[in-house]
Amino acid sequence: MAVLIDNPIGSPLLRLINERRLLELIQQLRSVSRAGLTRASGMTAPTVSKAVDSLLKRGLLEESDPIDQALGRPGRLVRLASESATVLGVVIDLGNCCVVASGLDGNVTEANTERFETPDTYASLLDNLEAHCRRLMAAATGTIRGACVSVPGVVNERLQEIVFSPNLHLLNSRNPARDLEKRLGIHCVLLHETSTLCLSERMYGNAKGLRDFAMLDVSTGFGLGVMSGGHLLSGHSGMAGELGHLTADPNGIRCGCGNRGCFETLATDSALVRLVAEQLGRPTTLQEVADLIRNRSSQCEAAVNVVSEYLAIGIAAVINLYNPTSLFVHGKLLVDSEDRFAMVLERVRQRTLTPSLADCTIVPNTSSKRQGAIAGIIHHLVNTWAPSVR
Amino acid sequence: MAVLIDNPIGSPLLRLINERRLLELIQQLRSVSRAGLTRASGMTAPTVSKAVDSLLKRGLLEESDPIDQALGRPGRLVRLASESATVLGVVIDLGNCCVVASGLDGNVTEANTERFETPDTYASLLDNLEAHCRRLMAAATGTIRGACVSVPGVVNERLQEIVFSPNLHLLNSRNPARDLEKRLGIHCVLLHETSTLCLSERMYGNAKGLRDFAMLDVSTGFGLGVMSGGHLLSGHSGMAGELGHLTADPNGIRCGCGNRGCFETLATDSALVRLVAEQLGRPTTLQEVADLIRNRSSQCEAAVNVVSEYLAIGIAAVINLYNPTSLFVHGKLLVDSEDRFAMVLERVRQRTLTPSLADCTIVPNTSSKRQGAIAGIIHHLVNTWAPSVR
DNA sequence: AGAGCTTTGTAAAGCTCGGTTAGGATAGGA
DNA sequence: TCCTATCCTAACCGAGCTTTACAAAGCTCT
Repeated sequence: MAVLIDNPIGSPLLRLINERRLLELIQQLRSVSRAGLTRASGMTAPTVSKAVDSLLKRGLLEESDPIDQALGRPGRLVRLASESATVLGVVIDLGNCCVVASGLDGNVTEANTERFETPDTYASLLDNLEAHCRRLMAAATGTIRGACVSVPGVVNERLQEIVFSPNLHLLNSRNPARDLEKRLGIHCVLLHETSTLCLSERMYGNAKGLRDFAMLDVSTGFGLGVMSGGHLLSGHSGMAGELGHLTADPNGIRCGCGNRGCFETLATDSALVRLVAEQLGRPTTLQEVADLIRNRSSQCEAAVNVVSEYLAIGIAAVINLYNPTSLFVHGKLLVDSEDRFAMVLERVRQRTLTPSLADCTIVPNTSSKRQGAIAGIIHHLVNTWAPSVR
Repeated sequence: MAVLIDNPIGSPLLRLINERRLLELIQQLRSVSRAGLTRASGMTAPTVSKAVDSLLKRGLLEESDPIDQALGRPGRLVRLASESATVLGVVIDLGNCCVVASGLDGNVTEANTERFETPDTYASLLDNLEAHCRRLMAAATGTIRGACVSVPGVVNERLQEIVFSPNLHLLNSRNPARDLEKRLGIHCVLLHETSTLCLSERMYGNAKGLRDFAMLDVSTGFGLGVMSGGHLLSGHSGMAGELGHLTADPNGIRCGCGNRGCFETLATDSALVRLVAEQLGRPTTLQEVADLIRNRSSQCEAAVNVVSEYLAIGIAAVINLYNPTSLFVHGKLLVDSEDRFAMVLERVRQRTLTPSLADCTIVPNTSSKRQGAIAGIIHHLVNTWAPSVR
């Protein structure tokens, strides 16, 4: 009868919970005085004061310039540590990888970003990542608190392992976070790229304060990240949201996962390129297809219709399945142009339960994976440090 | 910049959190002494003692018979209040409705159940529900703490409204929980039946302690309830999990929701009956189809294959989408018989990502909706009373 | 320059809660 | 009767939040 619970709850935990709440508030308010936090959090002034002191001592906050004009005594502003603490974001992707360093404020700049071409072997990838990370770590002003590795494919976040990555085979069964952790001696966490994009959108983007939203990437693969009830939907192993390998056409072509007719083979930019290539009878490129579509070539009309239909079904599925308040869709061919996306949305309207659709605003969107990786490590640090109450 | 938070956190909240944890433990351990709770919870003995006293005073617990044989002083057992508190469960369903009264222990018996045929009009339904509820309330030994109404269809749990119910049209746009609340003067909450089944399975069934599992009902409709991270997956309006109206065949027949080729029209017992009827060229019944299948009649082989295929796709979808550790499937024709279900599972194996499937055990299952409704109200009471830490 | 106003931040006392310690209560067995 | 094992709680302590009170810091007006 072992129903043991891990963390007995005492007063110290209460403090942690409150400090975490303050951290999350400061994340939203950027730079704020103790008095401002008092108003925003509903806690009392002394509580806030002591908690802020504690957070300052822990190096999670910094004093910032008290440029404040108003009546009364000017407040001493605090912000998330941007100089005294540093986190790394690692993005492994098709074609290019990048590594970025930032403070806890998540301020990502080109100056703090290093890019390189994705190598052919995993060993070489690791070497590159290590080298670039070390350079950024050497240049960092603050202590390194950890890194997040953002990858495409199917990711087992519980085991911290990439199950398989149809477009980036060198990642199959690999564990870059643990490998980097060994090499660099800092905490590393592996997250699916759509998970990181969700976190980023919630911390820094258009999903601030939203508790239920989703992020759909239909460029090369068909990736989905879902934030539900203010928490990342993970399932038992962090593989929840694998819509890409759901059967859309039982008789469709074979997918990299072994199944037939997966959304990934029917509703992405890559799928559209493949269909147009079949129509043309020769290989083609995303750029060429984009041009053909822009010129309203009849050679791709059928393909556009097919992919639009399946994309609409996919979007409808997300809305019906997760009932989000916002859905961010990230893609090129069918999402970038306003009228083509409107066409897709028209089909979505026919495929979605009205009430779920009424809840939901669909936004074409491109957020940065760099920013996502940073959001990922910050989320991980906060989450493992203190629980939240719900 | 109003980022106000509802409940400031102080010492009283800490107490609530701990009392809630104890409540949930007692729910699992049925009848347990303070010392047993101390061991199971990790809290200290005095803390447990004080919390139990508080719960006793609030009427959420009762002393129970100290039948305990062991070394040392026998403990004084406590259990969830079964005599001093009463909750009602209301199940509205196709054909029959029932109302059941129970203590907080969730002990559902035939003696405390009242059944009646589902009337033709909503007004008559309400009258019936009110009458039966009043009878049970009059007979109840404890104070009434609330009721949960369990319904099929698409339910907006945020607005507490049934959006539409394809098989029970009299519920469309209705709000039986609020209506009953007005008539009976007790707290009522409306939940989708699969939500209640999830809760029931977690509290009393085979999902005790599981944090990620799902409940799929493929009898008349195609209903899904998901428990993710220990919380019911709700989305913004509690409509998450609406797999039933997801497009499985873009050219399929029209569904009650207006869309074409929904799972609900392809992967349920009702769908199988419809297909067999088409094959026979005349109307038929579930019973007749069951007999035909048992006799391995060739007249339904094709239909069984089609529905099995779509059911497999649906099950695969649930596993890929929510990555549960267990999936409970509730149905008649394809689930009840071991070999037919094995056939479906074989197809699921071909449709599911291996790692997600490896995480998941699929269990054919029939849990009681009565028990679900009781679980629903108890969950609601606990949940609105005290938060949990995560 | 100084009084007055306004807002900020914190020190001190008090309350609540969980933890610690210690001791009484209740059973069976020697 | 005494001992052992276990259960339960009273009394006190420390952590953390709240209330109260007050000092600090800037602005405006005289």
